[in-house]
Amino acid sequence: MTYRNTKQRKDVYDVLKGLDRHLTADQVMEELKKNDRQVGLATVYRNLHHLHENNMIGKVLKDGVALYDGNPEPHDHLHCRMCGKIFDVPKILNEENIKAIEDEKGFSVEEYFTTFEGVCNDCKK
Amino acid sequence: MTYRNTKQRKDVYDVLKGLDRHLTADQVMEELKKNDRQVGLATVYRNLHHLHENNMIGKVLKDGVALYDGNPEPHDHLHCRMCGKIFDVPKILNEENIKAIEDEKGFSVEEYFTTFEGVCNDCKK
DNA sequence: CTCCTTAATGAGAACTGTTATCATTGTATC
DNA sequence: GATACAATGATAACAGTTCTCATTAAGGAG
Repeated sequence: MTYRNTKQRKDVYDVLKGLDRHLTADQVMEELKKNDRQVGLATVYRNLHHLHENNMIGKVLKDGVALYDGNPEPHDHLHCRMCGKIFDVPKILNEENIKAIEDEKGFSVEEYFTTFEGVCNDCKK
Repeated sequence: MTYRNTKQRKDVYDVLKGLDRHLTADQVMEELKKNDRQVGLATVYRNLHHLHENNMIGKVLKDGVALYDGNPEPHDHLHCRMCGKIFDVPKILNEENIKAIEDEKGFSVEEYFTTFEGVCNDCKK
């Protein structure tokens, strides 16, 4: 037995699974309070870390601040500079792109991330 | 007249131009001391920000920490998880890739960044 | 069901990287 | 050389995150 399924961990996980957004640790705290779940800040951080480590949730860094989402599948991100929202998009690079880098540089790629910065459709209106 | 060419700014700039590495603000400080240049920490931060803002130097975020390099041209990064080094590589995505995203999502791309995480050639030996 | 080990928690202190404050300095223009 | 104000240095403040440590409670063993 290694991990324990605590109600706090489940509460944190449920928040992310229940929302289709990218949340900071603070925003997860807010949601927990909104749902009358009492979880300490350190515990929220610990569980976000734990869940991400175990591929249960996704994580992005925006300006050095961690954002978590309920989708652990690899995907790219569009970041709107007007409204700050982050949109998920399918990975744009494929196996061949990666193989090219690996062959050319002798670098073993384990993961790769692409982020697009710009203005989303809504904000252009 | 808007900006002034101070010796501190030049010192910070020269450090980055003189080294082919990605440095944190602290590492820039170290280099300055090594070269007997006296520049305050806040000034280092201000100048790194200023130089980047004016496209004089490049900037990457690694785990939320800013790294600066002397090359302001857009390029992608390989990050070795063994030695921590960051290697520059040419942008892998091209105009067509970007246009596809823009057309499909109605998102105007201003900048885009790709980072490859893995193990570099040296560390595999 | 009770006992026991230890993973996990809560509260707050500590830490890290960065930015803000503010009096002082020095660069560039007149 | 006088002047204006951008830039500096020292330090306080800040934000996000991690650490500490005493306490709690999962969940496996008996």
